[in-house]
Amino acid sequence: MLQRHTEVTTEFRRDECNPITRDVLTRVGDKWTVFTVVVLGGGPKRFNELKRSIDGISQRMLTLTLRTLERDGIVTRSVFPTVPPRVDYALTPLGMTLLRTLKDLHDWVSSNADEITQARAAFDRRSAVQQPL
Amino acid sequence: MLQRHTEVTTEFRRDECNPITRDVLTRVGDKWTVFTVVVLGGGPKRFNELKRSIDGISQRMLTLTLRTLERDGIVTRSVFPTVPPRVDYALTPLGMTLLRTLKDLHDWVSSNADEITQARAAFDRRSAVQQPL
DNA sequence: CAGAATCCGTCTGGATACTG
DNA sequence: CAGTATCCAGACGGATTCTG
Repeated sequence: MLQRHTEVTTEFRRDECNPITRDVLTRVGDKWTVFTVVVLGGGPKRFNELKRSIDGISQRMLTLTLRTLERDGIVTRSVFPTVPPRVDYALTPLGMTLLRTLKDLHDWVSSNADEITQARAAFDRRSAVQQPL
Repeated sequence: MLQRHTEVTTEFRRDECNPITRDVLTRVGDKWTVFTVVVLGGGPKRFNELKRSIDGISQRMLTLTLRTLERDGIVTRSVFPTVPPRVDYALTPLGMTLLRTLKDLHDWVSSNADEITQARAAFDRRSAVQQPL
């Protein structure tokens, strides 16, 4: 039957979707951020190593993503004054804790991508019947 | 079976950041998606209930977010032909599994928003010293 | 190698007005 | 109540070129 457990249930607290939370969530949930952090979860990497590991990312986006992550205290940037220059990126302790969460998210997506693709096809089929041109 | 064993050494498998995964991740990690799914984790909600619960979301974005989630098989949309109309949104079983992950992400952000804010301030201070106009 | 800088089309998303 | 439709500024992000 209709279980109408009146909305006395845990009401979502408004102060948990404040501007700061929203902003951080926007960056942290970003697709390139997820890939970057997950890849860095395998250990420190150099710039071009990361670029090769993250399929489809442009140099510009990798730079911007890394810069933002560094600013947010999630990755460190270590420059070795050699020739040619070498720059290592690694997760901070804070980044390590984020890794766990993002790895879960990434795994969920990987595991359910097919089901979602099928759901989309089914939805589009239903819509197509409703609106024949 | 077409198992490509090239570059087995790489910890991160390339086919795990394929276009589909990337696409799903882009949507699922979206800030409004996270808030919407987390709020729906508290039970079915009506359109305006959701709108009131998600601070700062516009009607347009709520509509688009819900439509996408419905298409992806993550939420259901139940229309009650009453006057005035009533539409309930709820998580599907697939949505329930996503909820766990997104709740973690949301909680991580809530817990670490302050630390990140401070990291940003520190980073900006360091940068400011380097570039005095 | 690791980027910075620039150009520029695409997409995002808020505001507003209208509807069944 | 629960949307749809339209407008439009600004952010996103790829491609390309240049540098220490």
